[in-house]
Order: sequence, then C-alpha cells, then structure tokens
Amino acid sequence: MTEPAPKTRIQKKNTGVILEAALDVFSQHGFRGATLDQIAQASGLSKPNLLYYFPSKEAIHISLLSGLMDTWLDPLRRLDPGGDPVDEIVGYVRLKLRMARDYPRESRLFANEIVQGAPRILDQIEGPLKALVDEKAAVIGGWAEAGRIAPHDPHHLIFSIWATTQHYADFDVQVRGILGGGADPFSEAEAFLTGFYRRALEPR
Amino acid sequence: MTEPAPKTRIQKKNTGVILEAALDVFSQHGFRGATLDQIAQASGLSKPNLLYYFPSKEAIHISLLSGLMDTWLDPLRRLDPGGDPVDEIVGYVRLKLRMARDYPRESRLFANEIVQGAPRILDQIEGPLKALVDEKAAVIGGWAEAGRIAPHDPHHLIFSIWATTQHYADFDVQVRGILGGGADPFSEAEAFLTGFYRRALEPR
DNA sequence: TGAGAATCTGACCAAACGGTCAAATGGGAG
DNA sequence: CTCCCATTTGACCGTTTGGTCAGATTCTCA
Repeated sequence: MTEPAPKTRIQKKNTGVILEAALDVFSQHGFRGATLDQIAQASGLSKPNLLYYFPSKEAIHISLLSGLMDTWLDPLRRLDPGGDPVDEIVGYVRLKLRMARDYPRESRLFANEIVQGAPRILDQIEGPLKALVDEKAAVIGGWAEAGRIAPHDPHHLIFSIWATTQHYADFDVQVRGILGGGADPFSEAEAFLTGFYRRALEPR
Repeated sequence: MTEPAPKTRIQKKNTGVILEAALDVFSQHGFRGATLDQIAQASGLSKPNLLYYFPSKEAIHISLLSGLMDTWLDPLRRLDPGGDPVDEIVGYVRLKLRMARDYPRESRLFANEIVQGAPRILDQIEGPLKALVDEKAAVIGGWAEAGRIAPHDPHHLIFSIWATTQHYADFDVQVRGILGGGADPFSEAEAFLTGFYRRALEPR
C-alpha cells in the first residue's frame, strides 16, 4: 500500500516539505478544493517536481491520511484498563482536546474527508479503527457494569468525546465568532469538558 | 441581499428543483468539489438553464446557506426560560439530534462551509447567531447560578450539544463504520445523549 | 574528476470547469 | 389566434487543472 520508503537525503527532505505544505492546503480547502499549484507554491517546489516525488495529487492526499491515522488514534490507545476509570476517561478527553489545539490541520483534514464520505479511508475506519474502539469500549463497558462509572453506552461515549474535542479544531471559526475575540477557546473548553465529563461519569 | 422572490409558477418550481439538487451535490462534495454540470444533471435541467435562474454557482450556494440558517437555529430559539431547566436542555438535545437525523444534508452543508473557514457565512455567525447564543447562554447561566442545574459554562455547553448531535450527521460514515451494520445510530444516540446530559446537568 | 544516476524545470497538453450568447421554443393574456 | 415575454438550449469561450515530457542541472561515488 505505501510507496517504498524514501532513500536519499534529498528525497527524505522534499517528501517531508511536500507533505507539510499539502497538509496546510488540503486541510484548508479539502481535496477537491486544493490545487497542485497551491501545494507547489507552499512547498517552494515546482509542480512537475511534486509529481516527481508523488505520482498524483491523490497519492499525496492518501499518504497524508494514512500517515496521520496512527497519531490520531494514539491517545485512545493509551487509555489504561488498570487506571482509575473516571480519571482515565477524563484524561483521554484532555489529551484529545490538546491534540485538537496542537494539530488542528490534521483534525480538519480528517473532518473534510469523513464529511464527504471518507472515500479514501473507509477501509481503515472499518478495520483498525473499529478494532481499537471495540477493544476500549469493552474496557469502559466493564467499568460501567462494575459500577465504577455511571452506566453509559461506551461506543457513544467515545463518539461524544471525539465530537466535543474535535469541534474546537474543525469549527474553530464558529467557536471564535461566537465567543468573541477576547477568549481562549481551548483553555475554556478544557475547564468545561473536564468538569462536564467528570460529573456525567462519577457514580452516585 | 436576497434576490427578488420568484414570480411565476415555473420560476417557483424550478428554483425549488435547483436548490434541492444543489443541496444534494454541495453537501456531498463541498462548494469547490461540486460542479454546475452535476447540479444540472441532478435537477434535470441544462446548465445554461441553471444560470437563467441563478447568476452563478456561488449564488446558488449562498441562497442555500442563508435559507438554512433560520431552520437550523429554530430549536435553540424554542428553549424556554420558563420551563424546567434540565428538561429544556435535554429537550434541545433531542430536537437537535432529530434535525441531524432528518436533515443530514443541511448539517453537512454547514459543516463543509465552516470547516473551510466559513467564507460565505462568517458575518451571519458573528451577527444573528452570536446574538441568539448569547441570549440563551444567559438563560442557562441564570439556571446554573440559581442552582437549578449543575454549574457549567453555558456557551461551551451549547457547543457540546451542537458537536455531539451534528456528529451523527456529519460523521455518519465513521459512526456506521464503527458500530457495524446492525445498529440504528440515531436511536442509540438519543438514548445515550439524553441520559448523559441529564446526569451531567442534574444538581446534586 | 568524470560518468551515471538523481533531481529539477519550462513548455506543453487534454479535459473539466464556470459562464456567455444568439437563437429556438413554449406559455399565457388579450 | 396572436403576440410578447418567459423559458430553454446547443454551441462556444477563456481559464484552470492534473498531469506529461524532453531536456537541463545537480549530486554522488568510484
């Protein structure tokens, strides 16, 4: 599936530069809205030179998406079945929110792709992503059955965490437009979300 | 801002047909990804005929967006300061989720637009949308101060409702990919979200 | 240093795109 | 029926887009 890894020093540098520039452009305009010329200009390379390193526009996009999937799933992977249930889940919320703050382009890249039907990563969703979510949902479900957290559907609990945290990256414009210029959405969001999830999860 | 209302019977019918087809196409592919030919084919009209009713592709898009904003805000408008606080907010969650279920194309149209910076509706966000949100946030804030709901930042509470409900429309592919074929995401989501918000909001 | 491979570029191409226009067709009021 | 205006269309245009290619330049290593 992946191309053979870059060999030479120049290849390593330029594929990196291209992917960085492409992340900028794709996350801002979506796949169809981005043009090779934009990516070329952003990366400081000529258009034919892009196509020397990647066989097509779509190949750049796919390379970005599959490279990101791992990073994106990492916080969930860290959810520890042996830890304190509420702390673990709230910690996951906090971690996911920080990723939205620190990697908004990555978040928007995924959002763009999935909103439009995820034609290029549907198999990854139904494969490794589903597997990991099912595994962690089982852990959370176990906590719920043991009465260590309030009883909530674990899959939808995870969805809600994704939704609420990525919202601050994907809908950044809307959030800032409503809050006004003075506020820092992310620090406010961290206070709100940790309090909110803690209250919803603590058993009574 | 708006064009003069359609006069003749044919005008009324065809502008409707066009907007319906355009909603399909724009919500699936985004503004840049949609083409006039696609909209023409979906509406059963010829491309020049589209441009007889709308001056440009962008005009169709803007017409859709501004026509939708009102519908989209309606559930929030219905939040009653005189009702029971928890019931009102949970009722809003339920209403918003049903809109996501019944009007997923509209939700995705907004999502596409906002993810990419909302270039065509930023003023509506900072204007009437912000005004309505501020008004309702004040109501919720009052409930919190009176101890009738748990203390949560009202603006971010509203954001979380938007995020969790629209998630089921905007990220439908992902949700179904993870849940598998058997489930009905929306009825599961309603059970989860009402329980979750009730628990997070009820004062102790 | 020199030869061969790797890297880079200007010029170019075919298709797709948003949009125009003159002319043809259709509907409806008198 | 007729005339006029609304509606519809095929043909066309200039631009943008993803991608190609032959050749120039640079790098690497024996």
